[in-house]
Amino acid sequence: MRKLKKAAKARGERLHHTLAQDIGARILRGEFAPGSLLPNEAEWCDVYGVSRTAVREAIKMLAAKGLIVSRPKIGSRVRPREAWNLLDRDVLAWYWAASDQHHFLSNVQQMREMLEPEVAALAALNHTPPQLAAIEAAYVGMVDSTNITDWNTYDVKFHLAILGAAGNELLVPLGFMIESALSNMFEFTASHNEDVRKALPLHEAILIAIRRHSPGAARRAARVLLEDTSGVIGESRKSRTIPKIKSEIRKRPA
Amino acid sequence: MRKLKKAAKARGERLHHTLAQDIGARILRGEFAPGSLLPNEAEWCDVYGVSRTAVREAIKMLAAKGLIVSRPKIGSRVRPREAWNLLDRDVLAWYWAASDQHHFLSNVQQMREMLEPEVAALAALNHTPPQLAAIEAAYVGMVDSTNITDWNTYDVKFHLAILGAAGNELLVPLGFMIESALSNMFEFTASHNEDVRKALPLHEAILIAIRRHSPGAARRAARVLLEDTSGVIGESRKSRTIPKIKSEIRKRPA
DNA sequence: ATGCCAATATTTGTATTACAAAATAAGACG
DNA sequence: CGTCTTATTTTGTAATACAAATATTGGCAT
Repeated sequence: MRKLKKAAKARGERLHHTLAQDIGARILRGEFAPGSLLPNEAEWCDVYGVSRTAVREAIKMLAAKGLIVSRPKIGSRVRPREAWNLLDRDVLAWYWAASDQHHFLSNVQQMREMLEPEVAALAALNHTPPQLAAIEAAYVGMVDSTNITDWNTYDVKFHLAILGAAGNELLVPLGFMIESALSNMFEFTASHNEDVRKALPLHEAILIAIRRHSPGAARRAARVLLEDTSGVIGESRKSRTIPKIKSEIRKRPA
Repeated sequence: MRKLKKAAKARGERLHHTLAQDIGARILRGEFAPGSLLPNEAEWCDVYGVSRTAVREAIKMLAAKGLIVSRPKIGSRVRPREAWNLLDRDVLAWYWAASDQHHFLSNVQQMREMLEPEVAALAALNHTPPQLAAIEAAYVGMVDSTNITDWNTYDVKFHLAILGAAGNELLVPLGFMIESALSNMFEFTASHNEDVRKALPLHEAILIAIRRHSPGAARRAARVLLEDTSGVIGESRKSRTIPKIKSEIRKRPA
């Protein structure tokens, strides 16, 4: 495992960061079960061939993400899964790498179905001019994109811009989840460029509704778009399906 | 500031943890604006009278939560607010302490309105026997509670149990938000014990719907309950529109 | 003056050593 | 058998030294 030092250098990463990445991924992979003890610091030093300083800083980062807790004479113990900060950028990446990807995408899609229609509605109500401009810029980027990679980039920007325009800061961290889902979903749909562009008017509908301050229309448009991408997930694999959420139209005084 | 060491000892906390708490809270308080540079490690050592080891480990924790990023020769820079992991337990607590509390509760309530009805519906579909038992136990706790503090404890348990029964691990981290909101809302409602118990049948309705595997009924019951608690928050204003976030950054005299 | 390049200085990153503090485990003693 | 004391193990904190990264400075050539 001594090549970890070289790996860090090659990627331009710091050593403690690389260590945290590796140990964190191993925890998410189930290599160290919740409740169990990790090797002590000395052992990590030995295994990776690094100083205790680097190990300790890595451990502190994992503790900050809720994965482990350290106590003198005991060691570092893996915390129960409920304590894990799954919406943390890194933890989410490790989770994605370790879990059944179809299942992961289903879960993300479920959350998107809860959040995005209401987020779009809020954006329609609360957006400021610069925020609207950001959404429009992202949309233009999607229109102008020639390859699917560009399209995906602007697709993510589009959704994040709407999230920002909703005016609820607590929503923003969920953007990492959406970002991750969209960029990963890209692999499932990599083949058909045509089918993807078909979704363009669906995005436009959201944009128009937001621009017109029409929360109801924005909510409906967001639902339609989700309906579309939900199909992409569904057809990708066998029907070990998680039951889908029925979308009852919800009344809300505008 | 040297008494920080004693403060840590008094609370049984570790020094690096206490440091992270203090610096993190100061960042959320706006004492160090996004994009600005923090004092370098040597200065922290001087200010708090601690070793560089402790300072660095604290900084690594804050970096892990997305608050700052460190680079050689530059120092540690506060990241833009979008990068902050607001749903992290600690960050959320600092945010709560620093922000307008009424505004904070409004944002949380907004998210609860997006999530909880669908979560209840999912729980109705997916719950396992032990998960249902947990929900029922929490409900019984609410029934049996004599004082409002106990009631609040079981109220939190009730909602977290439903969250767990929904079968979507990504939802679990949001439990901290709900937990925080409910226990803080307790202060707003501390006076009327009677009014609180009035919400008991509303909780029961959710429980029954879940037990009967009726997602639609569960969703509706959850909405009714939210409607009720929403009134508690909005006591001081009539408008149902949610105000936008004002990012007023309070500077502190050096 | 302008632009490129090398030397420099500053800050974080890593290593090493030493000791303190916490908390379990073991052992002495009533 | 239980209780107190003592060991022992592991993390926590400190101090020091040096490596690595990189913005800044100054020099040089154009």
